Amino acid sequence: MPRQNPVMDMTTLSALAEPNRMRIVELLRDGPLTVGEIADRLSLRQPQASKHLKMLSDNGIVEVKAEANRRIYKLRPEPFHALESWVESFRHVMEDRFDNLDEYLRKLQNKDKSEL
Amino acid sequence: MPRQNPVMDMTTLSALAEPNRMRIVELLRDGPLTVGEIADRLSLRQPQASKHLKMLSDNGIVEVKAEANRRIYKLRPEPFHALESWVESFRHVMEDRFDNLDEYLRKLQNKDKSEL
DNA sequence: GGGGAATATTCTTGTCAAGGAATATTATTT
DNA sequence: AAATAATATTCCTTGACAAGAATATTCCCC
Repeated sequence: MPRQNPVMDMTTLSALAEPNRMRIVELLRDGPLTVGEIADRLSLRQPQASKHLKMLSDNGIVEVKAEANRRIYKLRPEPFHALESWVESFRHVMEDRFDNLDEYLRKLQNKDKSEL
Repeated sequence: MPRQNPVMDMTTLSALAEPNRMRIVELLRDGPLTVGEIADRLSLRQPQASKHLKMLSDNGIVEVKAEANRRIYKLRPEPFHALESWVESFRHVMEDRFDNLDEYLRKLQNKDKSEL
């Protein structure tokens, strides 16, 4: 039974594809932090930090724990697992062997399209 | 000598964070294809396919080989390597052990900020 | 319970990028 | 060298979204 190739969740990627959110994620890699800490260390205004964190949270990239006045944000493992298996499905690309599949497909394309 | 954590290239991610481009990349996972083939299989109009491919090409995700009239696009290994090591740097997150770093940092944050 | 700290939300504005349509370019075939 | 096929480019419009500024909310402490 052939395992079908993983399809990457778009929301995860678009959440990461914003410079400040990426910085937040890379900052949280070293451990959980409060909103204030994050804003401070990245020189963000508090509202923008909150907004980015909300988006990261909505997309399951981070989770919050309320601690009195503060909210402590930390990374969730799932999206990274997903990303890992997605990248893994490109192993053959990384190892640069399309074998002769390349040539093979090229020939195929030169044939009459009518049978596709 | 501590290896610093990898920083993900933003251009790679934003190139991937667009649904149709992601579909193209996942299609090319199975091997190189011409523009026409890509447009056909994904039900894209040819100009949009070309435009997305140009962006993927500008960001080093694909490379082109001219073959007479056709252009054959295929994935480049580098961005996937980069993505792989980036994800790898979140190993500890994936394995869900922030150990007691969590608690530790929490206490740290409750201290006076003046010394930070 | 009032003041202040930490965080969230709302509204507005400007920018950027994707799609559509049309057209330009390059190569091929007769 | 025309006609056609494959691909690239340009222009325009529209929608999404990030930043800024202001304000709302929640919680703690005296």
